[in-house]
Amino acid sequence: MATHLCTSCPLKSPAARNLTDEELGILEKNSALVHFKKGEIIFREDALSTNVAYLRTGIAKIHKRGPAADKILRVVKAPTYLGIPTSMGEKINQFSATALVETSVCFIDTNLFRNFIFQNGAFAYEIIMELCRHELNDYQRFTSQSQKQVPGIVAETLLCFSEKIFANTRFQFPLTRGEIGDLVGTSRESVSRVLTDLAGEGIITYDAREITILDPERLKQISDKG
Amino acid sequence: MATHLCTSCPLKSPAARNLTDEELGILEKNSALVHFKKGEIIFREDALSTNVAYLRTGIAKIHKRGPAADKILRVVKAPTYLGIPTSMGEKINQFSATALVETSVCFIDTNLFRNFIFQNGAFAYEIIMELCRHELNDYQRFTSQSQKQVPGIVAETLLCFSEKIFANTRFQFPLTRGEIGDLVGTSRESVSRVLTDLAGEGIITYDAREITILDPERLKQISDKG
DNA sequence: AGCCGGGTGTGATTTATATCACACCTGTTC
DNA sequence: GAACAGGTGTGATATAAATCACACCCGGCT
Repeated sequence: MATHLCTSCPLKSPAARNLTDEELGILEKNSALVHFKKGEIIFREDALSTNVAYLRTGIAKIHKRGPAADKILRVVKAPTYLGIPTSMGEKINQFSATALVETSVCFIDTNLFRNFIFQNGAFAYEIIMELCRHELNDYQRFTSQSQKQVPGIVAETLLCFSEKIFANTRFQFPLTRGEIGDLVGTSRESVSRVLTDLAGEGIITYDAREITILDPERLKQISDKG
Repeated sequence: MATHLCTSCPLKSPAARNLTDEELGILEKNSALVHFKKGEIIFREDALSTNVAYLRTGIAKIHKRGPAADKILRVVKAPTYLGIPTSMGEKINQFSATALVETSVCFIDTNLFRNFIFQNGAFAYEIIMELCRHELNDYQRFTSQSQKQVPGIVAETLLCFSEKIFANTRFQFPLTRGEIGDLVGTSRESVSRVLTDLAGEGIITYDAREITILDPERLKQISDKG
């Protein structure tokens, strides 16, 4: 277990900021800070879950085996919890999490995490708020995904990464074309085609993973129109 | 406001069972029990939310306007909370809830609900567990939906209603063909065709809304195969 | 160097499903 | 009882996107 100090950690979760010094001391003794390289699995579907994972730095994907391929359920950036439903709800993990870039994660004993919820209302409240935000985001995305056609969803996804994750019109896209397909529910080839079309229209430019959004307005139009 | 007694209510939520008599007394004064007929809206997307809704009896759909049509996000049966994310997370509702059968709902003041989370760890814990269960269910469904083709998802949906909601192989389906389409992300006509095909193969029979599953095994096969 | 695997772009073809069009049936309303 | 609205089944057609097929590029490896 890496030596680490929860008490003075500047990257505490909003929930953990509500813990008392005593509670933070206990947390420190019952958690582990682990680093992951790009592509490494943080926790795996079907494995026994004994910890809640807190993504302290970096970006990760949450994904699940589907009948045909992997489905990417969410792409998240720190700070966020990764596995509350999978750790609290079931004995075995219902989905996997994989680092998309260099990442650091705190693993917290599930029983301790549960104790904090019972003991500390402000902690519990923050956890609930995070779960609620995720649900609203998911519903938004899944509604779009089931009704828009491919150019629309890809446009929405590009905008979402640009705005929510990178806060920049130029960024290193952390997913391959195939993974974008797994995320939005389409094929690798279709993603490729949409991207070249968008570049052809002068709405974006890209060089492999490096994407620049030139015309956010028109990208938004394509996203809205479906 | 209907006269009602939370303290002695036999249909309290698992979370509310953890409230003290004093808390239940406060709940009683700050909540309202309302009955809805089939088709009536329980709360509406874009409206200001000031209450958390608890579905006490009945079945409801949770749905959201999409770019093309309504998307049905979940169909739930009592007992369950309906609008935690939409009430807690945002000032205005991000989705609607509509009664699918005769239904009774308790509306609880959001501030009071928040206080209970802060005050009562066991209450908060149950709320978290409910949110987690929903997330796992949703992920399962959305994974299937984005990878299976229409016969597969319809089969999965029939099985799900039969097992999870009605616990019976014969039941009154609470959705129209068009709504099934909105739920699984397909068109009214495609749902119709799948249903007649399934009936043709002797896997189900139906008369309008009344559905009987004759061969759950083969239905499961179709669901799994996609 | 040569080879490999993983990721990519793009044309040709196929296919599932949406869409359009229509008929029918039911309960409700005037 | 006629007219109507909402829900339904089903054929014909159109179409978006999957699939198949190939060539390309790049970084690591022996």
